[in-house]
Amino acid sequence: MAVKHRTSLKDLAKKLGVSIATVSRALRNSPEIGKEMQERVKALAIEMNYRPNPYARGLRQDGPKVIGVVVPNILTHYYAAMLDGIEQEASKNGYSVISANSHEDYDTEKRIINNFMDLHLSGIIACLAQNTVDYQHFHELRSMGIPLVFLGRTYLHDEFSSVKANGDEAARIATQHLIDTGSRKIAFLGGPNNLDMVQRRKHGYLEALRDNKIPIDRFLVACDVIDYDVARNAAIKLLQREERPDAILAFNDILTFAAYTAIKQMGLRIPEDVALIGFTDDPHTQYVTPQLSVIVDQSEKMGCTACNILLRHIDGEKDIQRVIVPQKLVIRETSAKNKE
Amino acid sequence: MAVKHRTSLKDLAKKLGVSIATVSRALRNSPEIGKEMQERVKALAIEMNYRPNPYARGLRQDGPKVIGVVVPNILTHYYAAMLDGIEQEASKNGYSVISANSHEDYDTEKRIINNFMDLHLSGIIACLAQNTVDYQHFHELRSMGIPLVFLGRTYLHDEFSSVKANGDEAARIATQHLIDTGSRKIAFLGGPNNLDMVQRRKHGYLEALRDNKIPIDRFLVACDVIDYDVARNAAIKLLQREERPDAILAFNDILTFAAYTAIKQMGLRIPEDVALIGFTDDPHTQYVTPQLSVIVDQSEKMGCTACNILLRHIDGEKDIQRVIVPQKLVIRETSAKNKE
DNA sequence: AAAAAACACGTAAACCTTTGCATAATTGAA
DNA sequence: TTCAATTATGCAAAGGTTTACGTGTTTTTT
Repeated sequence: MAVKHRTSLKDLAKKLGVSIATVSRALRNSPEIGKEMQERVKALAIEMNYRPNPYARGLRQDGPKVIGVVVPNILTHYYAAMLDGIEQEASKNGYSVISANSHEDYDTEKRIINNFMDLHLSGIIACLAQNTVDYQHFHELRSMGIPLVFLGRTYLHDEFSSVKANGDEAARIATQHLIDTGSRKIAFLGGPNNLDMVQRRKHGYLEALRDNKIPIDRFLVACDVIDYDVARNAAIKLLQREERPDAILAFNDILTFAAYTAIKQMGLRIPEDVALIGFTDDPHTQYVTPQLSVIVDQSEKMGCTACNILLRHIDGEKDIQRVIVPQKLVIRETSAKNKE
Repeated sequence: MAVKHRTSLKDLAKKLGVSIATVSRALRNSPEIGKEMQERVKALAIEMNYRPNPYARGLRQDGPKVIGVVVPNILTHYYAAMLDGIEQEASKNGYSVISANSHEDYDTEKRIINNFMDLHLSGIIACLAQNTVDYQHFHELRSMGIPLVFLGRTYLHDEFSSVKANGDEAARIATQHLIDTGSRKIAFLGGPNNLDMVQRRKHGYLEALRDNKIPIDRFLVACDVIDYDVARNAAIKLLQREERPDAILAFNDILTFAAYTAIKQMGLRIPEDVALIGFTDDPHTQYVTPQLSVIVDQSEKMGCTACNILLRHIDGEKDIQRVIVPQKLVIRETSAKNKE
């Protein structure tokens, strides 16, 4: 309440005894204004801490440059790094970032997108919540002419640009590596099937098994929700089976550490009893003993790239872009039973 | 460019053959408007996906409710959790959060605050960069009438509200615990001295030593910058000394894992050779073996609290508040040489 | 010295919404 | 039927900036 009056052009004009137009032009370095006048205006503007009212300006022309970002959580390194990448790229181009966390919840995500529309943001980068299966809110976005780029978890590939990882290939390579180093009964600790990423990684995993003529055991594909406790329990259940898996491929940061903890908790050795590879670029994977073998996403770079594409859309680019950012298998200590 | 025309009140009015005022009032449920007209207007508004222009509205009355947050990094759990807390509390009250990362750099921080001023945000929550020693930008904030709350790393206690942890007391207790369980040569792996938090924690550490009549060895106070590599090297150097410390107290997430890695890298046992306690609420501390003993901040709660105070300031509250959120010592496996 | 050009600044409209006041139409009361 | 009260809607100003256009003054050109 009681918003303090902020100094306006009118205030400056009155104090200087000139017109508002003159002040405006002087501040924008218009050549029509005399040099001496420019100096006087600018000096007073600094003295009175004048800042153009973004609302008034937004009315006439482009408003403040702000892009919105929705992520399903912010505590895992993957999203934090993406956000970091986005923010760096944005600020380099004079944009601010307004971020919101859907907490993996569709309704929240929808509310956030609606809020973004109300704010008339310049553009939006979205990483879907795991239970999002309806996309109406994104269509509305388009009808308002607000550009959108999907990041990581993507959808509606024909209508919006996207940046994601080549999940299937990396999963195939990781699984192959597990096989090459002595694992046979490899479990996949996944996430909800409606996520494009889950499907792709699972596909790569299955492909590698088939390539090696390893029969597929559907009980080895477990956990359909991204949640630490759920995943840990799923992993424990897997490891308690008669036919205990001798390796686990885990879908993301959260599931990787859940699996890691579960294995240790059961008193099993890594990788001798159970090998483990996770999809994650969390640096903590290096701090644990044994150090985790991982498939790393270049999440910060993905964020940069998504932001870049978005900025181009904001500038009028209509063509849809689909960028695949490569992942890399980093072999450390949890994957190889045999030294190759 | 080429910003698509968004539907305005005028568009709706023209289509309905009524005045703009009528449309405006109908949408705001003014009792002056006939029921039938209200229905028609609302129906069309939805059909044409009308969203009030926030800039136009912001001119007349309160603009969009947005608060800004600066943090020195976003990749450590501590800040991510704070941000999460802030965002939850803000959105609960109809505010959006615009976040920016100073990357522990004063100039960036200053630029961010300036940008926030340009955006005429409703309020700001700031967590200082480690090398910030000048506070001019915050004073300007006040001269514009934009409320500010310091979070975690605080300053200017007489002019702005703040939320932080009781660093000295927790440090004292942690140090005492190390002493009680058999450590004598306890090192403090700190951060830059200009940070209030560093001073307080160091003070608690020194106090505990004095209480126990343990002579203070100034070489045991090391590392004056918050950076993983720098800290790891500092820790290694400490551990290579003739008089090797038998315990380390680490200032935050980053330094804790740096110390942890350094100790392991030197082939020393934790806690038998070197005990370790860190200030951090990162859940990864539980996933490592041995599990880290830590002093946990309630960072999410701190974020909530800071946001709450800020909202009250935005609503006109003038009184300055200084909130201390308690920390807690969680004893796990890296601290006790002797079982107590 | 007169006409043309350059310069320095002012006027006013436009952007979109909200809202006090005015107006027109309808109803109820006398 | 007439006047007052009620209801439904329109008019226009305000909020801060930007900018096309206009005006008055000075300088340059011939």
